[in-house]
Formats: sequence, C-alpha cells, structure tokens
Amino acid sequence: MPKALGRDSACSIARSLEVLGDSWTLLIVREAIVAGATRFHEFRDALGVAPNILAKRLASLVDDGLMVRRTYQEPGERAREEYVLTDAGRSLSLVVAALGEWGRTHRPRPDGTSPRFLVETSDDPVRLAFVDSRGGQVPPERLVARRVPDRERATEAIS
Amino acid sequence: MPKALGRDSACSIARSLEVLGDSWTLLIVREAIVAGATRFHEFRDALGVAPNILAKRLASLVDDGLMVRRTYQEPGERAREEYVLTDAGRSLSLVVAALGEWGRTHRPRPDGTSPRFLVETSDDPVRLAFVDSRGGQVPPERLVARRVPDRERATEAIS
DNA sequence: CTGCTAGGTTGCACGAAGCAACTCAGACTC
DNA sequence: GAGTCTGAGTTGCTTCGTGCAACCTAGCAG
Repeated sequence: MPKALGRDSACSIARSLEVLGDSWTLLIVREAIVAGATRFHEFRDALGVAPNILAKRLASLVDDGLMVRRTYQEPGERAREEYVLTDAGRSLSLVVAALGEWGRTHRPRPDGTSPRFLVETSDDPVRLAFVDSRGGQVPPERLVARRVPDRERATEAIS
Repeated sequence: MPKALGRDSACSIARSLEVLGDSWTLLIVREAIVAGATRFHEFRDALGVAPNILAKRLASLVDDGLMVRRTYQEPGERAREEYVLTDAGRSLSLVVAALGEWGRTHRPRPDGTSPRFLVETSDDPVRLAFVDSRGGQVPPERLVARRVPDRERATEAIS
C-alpha cells in the first residue's frame, strides 16, 4: 500500500487501490464472487493464505464495507462466522472480470482456469467491453483516456 | 505479493495479480494510459513515489513485457530514457476503467477525479459493461460466475 | 473427558517500502 | 574550463507488513 497517495486521494483509482491494493484482498473477493466462498476455512484452503493474514484482510474488507460478518448456526452445529459480500463487494465483478480477461489473454497457460461470467438464465457467456452512450461496443484502440472531475458527470446529465 | 499462489498459478486472476499486485504498478500504468506519461520524472512527480521504488517497478514492468524502455534524444538535448506501454500494457485499460468506475461509485469524493475513456473521433464517453454473445448489455445482477478451464473456450468455438 | 473442527491469536524472522542523501553524465552558462 | 542544472537513477538505513509455525478457545461427538 503506497503511503503517498494513500487514504483519500482525489483519484478514484487510487481510492480503489487503497482498498484493493493488497493482492490477497482481490483474491479473497474473487473467491467469494466466483466460488461463492463465505467461510474462513474455505478462503484459507482455496488460497493457501496464512490465517493471520486472512483474518486481517477479512477484517479490512468488513471495515471497508465490502463484506459483512455474520454469525449463523446450522441445526446440530455450533454458531459459526461467515463473510458475505455487500453490494459494493459484489460490484467488483467488473474488476475481477477485467483481471481475468487480461490474464487469460496476456499470461496464457495451457492448464489455466479463469472465472467466466454467464447469464444466469441461459448460461450464455459474457465478455467485458467498452460501450458508448448508444450501447454500441467500441474497441479499446479507438479510445483516448482523460482525467475528468467526477462532478462533470452530474453536470453533463443536467445540461 | 502473495507467495503461495505466486508465480504461475493456474488461475488467470492470480497470474494477473502476480504482475499487478503491487499497487504502485497499477498507478504507474494508469498514469501511462491516462496522462500519457513516459518519463521517469513524470511518474515520480505525478505519483510522489520514491525514486528507488519507481526504478524497481519500471524495471519489473519492462521485464514483464508491459512496457519497453527506449533511449531517445531530442535535438540539443542529451539522450534520455522513456518507458512506453506495449500492447499488453495498453490493454490494461479495461482493468483501469473498471477500477475507476468502482472507485467513483463506491468511494465517491466531491473533489474526486477519474479517468474517463472517450471515443477518439467523437469525444463520446464510454462505460464498461458486460455484453453477451449477441452484443447485448447484461447487468451484473443477472450473472453467475464460474471457474472454467481456459481451453474450453477453444472447444466452444469449434463445437 | 478426550478428541475434533472452525475460527481465529501470538511470536518471531525476513524482505520490501519509504525516506533522504548521494551519484553520474551531458548540455548550457559565463 | 569551472560551475551548475536537470534527468535518471543508486545506496544506506529504518520501519512496517508478510509468511510461517505454533498455540488457543468454544462447542459437539463419542
């Protein structure tokens, strides 16, 4: 976690990375989104992460509002803890999908696996794409990037 | 950088994070994509990163094939180094855009700025979206995630 | 009352991050 | 031709987070 840009940079990417900068965090989120993991041991077994690190990361995710910690109890079992994604956490699926597509394309492995996102009702696989205001897809080569104040979007919508 | 999943995990996201896991790396890429930065001092001044860290990150980016280091010389100047994104580096725009949208939505700031991607010819702003095989947009709530072997995509295309 | 399992906590060792200071080489100034 | 400015780093030191292993605790099973 870089200290200089740190906690409340004006840049939205820096603010995202403040929460997600640690790579375990994104892997935990990936596991929750893709595999539906909710329990401590599911994350630990799937990722091979040390328990102290996992505890700290899960606590950060709860602090940052990406997950909620809930106590639940199955019949005949004792009370357990589970970690469930919030809306903010679930909406990281765009980031997870982008990372997955990039890794699959630019770091290919013959035996690789990737999270794929499918339409719930039809199992139709989906991709990530840039779309313009009329809903048409635009290839990345035809784009330019520019840093813009966030408020301009509201102004745009009004004017 | 997590050691356990580390260098050549079967998961494409873990492989992406192996390269991008350090948050400085993504901020450097962001700066190159959004601001078009190429020179050492441009990155240092924009990000406030310590020069030893920056030198190490840039070297990693070159090693990993996301950037190339080139010597150039402007007339009347001595030879300088510049760092230019490769295709692999430029295609991180999807990841950068996803992080920017997430930060803008879930970590809003009144004085925030975000990188926006615009269509080169028309200045029309674009968004990131999931699209199905027919090019229609699908909201994230209607998706399920599943881990799938990468090869199945090739098989899909054939069958 | 012993073991088993889920969900952690504690205690070190080591490597990376952060900061400041220094280097080096070419061009420009006087 | 001595000083100086500027870009592009390197070196040294300190501190903080990561990784590993070991330990702890609550409940249920036998």
